[in-house]
Amino acid sequence: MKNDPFSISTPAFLDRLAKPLAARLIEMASFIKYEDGQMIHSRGDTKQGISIVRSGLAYVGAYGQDGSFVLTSIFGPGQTFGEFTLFADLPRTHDVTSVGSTEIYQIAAPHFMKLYDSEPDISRALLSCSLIRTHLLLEMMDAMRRLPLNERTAKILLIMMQTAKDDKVYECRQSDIAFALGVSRMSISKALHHLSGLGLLELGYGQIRVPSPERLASWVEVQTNRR
Amino acid sequence: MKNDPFSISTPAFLDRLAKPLAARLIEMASFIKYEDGQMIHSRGDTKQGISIVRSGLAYVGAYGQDGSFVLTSIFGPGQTFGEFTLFADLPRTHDVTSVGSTEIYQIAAPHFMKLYDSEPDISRALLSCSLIRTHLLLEMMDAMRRLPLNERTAKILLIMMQTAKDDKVYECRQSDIAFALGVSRMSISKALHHLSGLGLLELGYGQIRVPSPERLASWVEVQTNRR
DNA sequence: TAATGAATGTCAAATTATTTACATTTATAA
DNA sequence: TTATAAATGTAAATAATTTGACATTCATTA
Repeated sequence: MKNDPFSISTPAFLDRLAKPLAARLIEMASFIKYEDGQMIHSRGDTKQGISIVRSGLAYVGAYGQDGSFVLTSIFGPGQTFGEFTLFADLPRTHDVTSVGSTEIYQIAAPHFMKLYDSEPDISRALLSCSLIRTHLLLEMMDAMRRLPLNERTAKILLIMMQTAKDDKVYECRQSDIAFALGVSRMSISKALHHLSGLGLLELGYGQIRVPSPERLASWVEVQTNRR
Repeated sequence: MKNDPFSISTPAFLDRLAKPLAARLIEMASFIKYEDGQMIHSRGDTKQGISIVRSGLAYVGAYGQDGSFVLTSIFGPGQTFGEFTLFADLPRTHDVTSVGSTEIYQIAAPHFMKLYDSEPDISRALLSCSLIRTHLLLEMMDAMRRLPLNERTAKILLIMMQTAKDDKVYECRQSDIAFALGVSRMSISKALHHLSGLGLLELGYGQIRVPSPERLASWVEVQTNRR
C-alpha cells in the first residue's frame, strides 16, 4: 500500500508550528531510528508520549493473532501520532510499525505537556490537525454510506487529491482506492471507467489524471443532490 | 432520527472542564434560544466562534438545493461545535439547525481565544473530545470497509452503546442503525436477527438488549481475526 | 379500549457488487 | 532488449443488497 487517504490528507503538525517553536520541540525530543518493519509502539502500552515522524513512514493499525496487520492510518514526515495517549488518558489502541528506514522524534508526556501549557500555539496546531482530520473522515463516511459507487469513487478521489503534489495527476493504484472504499478492485475499475467515459478523468498505469477537478467536483455535487 | 453514533459517543466538552472554568466560559457567552427547526449557522458563514449546547439538540449537516438535509452529526447538552472555524480558519462547512426547543451558548472567537490562551485546560478538553471522536470514526470506518454486514452491525452496536445510559439496553430504531451503516433497513433487520439467533442480543420494539456486551465484543473479535 | 401511527417483519424481483480465472498492458531491472 | 513483476482489463457465474408493497406487532392517546 503506497497511498492512503488518511496519510495524504492530514496536515503535518510540525509544519503548522513557527520555526523557532518547532525547533524547541525537537530539542526536547529523543530521536530514534527504525529499520523497515520494526515495532514503534504496541497496543496496550501505557507509557504516554507523542511521536513525530522525521523521515520514513509509520503504519498505524492492529495485528491479528494470525500475524495479519489491519492498517488504520499512515503517517509521514512532520505528522504526529500518540496524542491520544496524552489527552484521552487511555492505553495505546493500535500498533505502530516503521515502513522503510524511519526516524521518529519521541517526546515523553511530562516534557511535552510543560511546553504545551506555556505555548498555546502547540495546542492550536494539534487541534487544527485533528479537526481537519475529523472533517475529512466525516466526508468520507458520508460518501461511504450515502453515495453509489460511481459517485463515491469520484468523491474519494477528490478527497485523496487534496494534497497531491501535482494538482491534476494523482499517483495511486486502483487497489489502493478499492481498499480505501472497502470494495473490490473490479468494482473500482468499473467505476473509474464509468467516470472516464464521462470525460471526468483519464486512467493511466499507476495514476489517474483529473483534467478538471472542478468539473469532477461539480459532477459529484449534482449527482449528490439528485438523490 | 433519534439516535446517531456521532452524538452519543462524543464526550461532552463542558463536562471535561472543572466547574469554575466552565462557569467562566459560560459567563462570557451570549445565550440564544431557538425554536424547533431554526437555523443556527449556515454553510459558508465566515464569522468565527464556538457554540455549546445548553439544552436541546443541534443537527449538523448540509441542505441540498431540493431542501433535503443530509445529517452529519448530532450534538446534545454540553457538546460543542464550531471549533473548526477557530482552528482551521475556513468558512463553515455545514448547516446547523435546532431540533426541538434548543438553547445555545455562543462565544465569539476573540473572547474565546483569549481565555483559551491563558487556560490550557480548555485546549485539553477540546483535544480530548476531538481525538476520541477521531478514534471512534476510525473504528467505524474500519468496520465499514472490512467487515461483513453481520459483524459490522455488531461492531457499530458496541460503539453506539458505549455511552448509553443503561449498559445493556440500547434504545434505537433499526432504521437508525441502517442509516449509520449506510445500508437498508432490511439488511440490518436480517443482520440483527442473525445475531439474535446466536444469542448475542435480544430484539424489542425500539430497543436492543445486549445481555453481555463482552460476549458480543469477543464474538466480533473472533470473526474479525478469522478473515 | 379502540384507533392511530410508529416500528418491525416478509417476500420476490431487480439491481449492484464480488469472485474467479485469465488476458493484456506497462514499468523495471537483469 | 528481453524477462519479470506489477498493475490493469474482461467476462461470466455467484452472492449480497436494495426496492417496493404489504402484513404484522407494539405503544400511545383519544
